[in-house]
Amino acid sequence: MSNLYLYNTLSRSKELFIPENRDNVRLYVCGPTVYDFPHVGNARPLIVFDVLFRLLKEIYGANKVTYVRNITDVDDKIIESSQKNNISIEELTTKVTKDFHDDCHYLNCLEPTIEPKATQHIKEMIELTKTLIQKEFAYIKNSHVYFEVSKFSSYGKLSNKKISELIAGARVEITEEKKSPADFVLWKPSDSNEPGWDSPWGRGRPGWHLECSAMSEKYLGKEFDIHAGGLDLIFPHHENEIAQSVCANETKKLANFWMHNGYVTVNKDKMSKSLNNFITINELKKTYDGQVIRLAMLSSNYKQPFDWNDKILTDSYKTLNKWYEFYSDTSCPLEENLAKWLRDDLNTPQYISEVHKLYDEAIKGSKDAGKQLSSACKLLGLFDKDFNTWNKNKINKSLTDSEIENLIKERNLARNNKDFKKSDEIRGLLNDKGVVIEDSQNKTTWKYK
RNA sequence: GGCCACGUGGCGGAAUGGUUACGCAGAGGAUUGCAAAUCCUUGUAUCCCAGUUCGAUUCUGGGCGUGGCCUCCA
Repeated sequence: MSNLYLYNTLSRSKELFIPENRDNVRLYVCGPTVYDFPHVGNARPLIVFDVLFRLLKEIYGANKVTYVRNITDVDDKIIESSQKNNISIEELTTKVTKDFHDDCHYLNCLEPTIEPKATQHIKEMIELTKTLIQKEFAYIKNSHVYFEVSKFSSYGKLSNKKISELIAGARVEITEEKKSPADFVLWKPSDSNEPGWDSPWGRGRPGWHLECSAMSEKYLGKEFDIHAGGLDLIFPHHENEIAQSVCANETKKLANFWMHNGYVTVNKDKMSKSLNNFITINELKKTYDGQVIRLAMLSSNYKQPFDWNDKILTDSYKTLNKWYEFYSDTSCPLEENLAKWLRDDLNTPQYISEVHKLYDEAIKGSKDAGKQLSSACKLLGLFDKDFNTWNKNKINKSLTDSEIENLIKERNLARNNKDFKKSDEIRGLLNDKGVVIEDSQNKTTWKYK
């Protein structure tokens, strides 16, 4: 009954998920290349696969899931960015990695089990390259090592591409050294001012795809359960990873399931650095609690495009504000008709709609529904702060609690004297400071907007 | 050109071979000094055409439209 179904890019269909080993469910997600501030588009896989991680832990047990998310800290974009900004590579990668971790924390993402850095696995990458050369899947040319795509008959299976068409497309970088334009680099030489490591092919650095193959193998083995990332990684990154790993290890596959999240768009354009339409995660911190971003992003299916706009944020904020009334420190097991939706390929929109229904019951007095609501939110990674923290962190407070309460007393005095002009003034003043007043029969309560 | 995804009310967004969730916004009412919050009631949608079917928004085919990938990208 508690089957988990996930959409698999390999088969382009929803499949029943069965881990190879229930005691160690293995998930690999491609992490960031640390060359620039993470933006909202980068937040989506973080949030989506964090929910997957939480769900897997819920199903198989908290200690039965290994979640690996790498940090790519050697890459041409990093070299470029360090030169452009005139700071050292180490300084840059350290800073951006810290920014990234801050953002993860802000978004209430659980830490992955292991977070390997590419620069600390150069040895493994060199070994992998050696193996590929030895098995004649790769060749050396002018200090470069290339993977020979035509040697791998399954190449293109994930992205549904034919090698012949790739070449015909002529959008592939033409290099004289390559036997075929479709071949990709495993190892490339470094100039003296570029980061490099000694290798049998001279001082150089790894190609991007190689990094993930080496690190996933080290921590998850030659074959594992789920490999995930953004839609844009399907080709060539994941395709190339499969080629490298499967050929080197002589296995049938790299991962059983390949999952890909859709883009975050702005006015239907993909949010990206090149279009200059991006919003960094950092700049949201001033305005919104991370939970708001989380709920907003989970309000649509992870595979669909998510169009970024203010309305969805204010809606999500209002919703959380309502739901927070039923925050509870303790959790209870979720009812099946709620939990089943997450197990249906992370159908968070439907799941969230069920939480709305729980709210309706809870507000009518059902204690049980309130507890379900709180637990349901926690499984999505919401409710990381208790009610008081949430209420007080909402906005920049210019009034202290006692000032607010004194103003309310003053206002109620005016109301009793039917001085409604004054009482409305006070209410307006409080409203301007972000404090909302609610009069009930014999008591006035307040909260931040 | 090849491949892929998508087209549901004012907006966002699920599901489903037969009654079209859920949220926001809107309308009417209760309550209130007026509000807010809450409660009750409520209108509005499945891109077009054909096929299969007793019945299609759902399945099949065609069309139109939007976006993506084919180069680095979450």
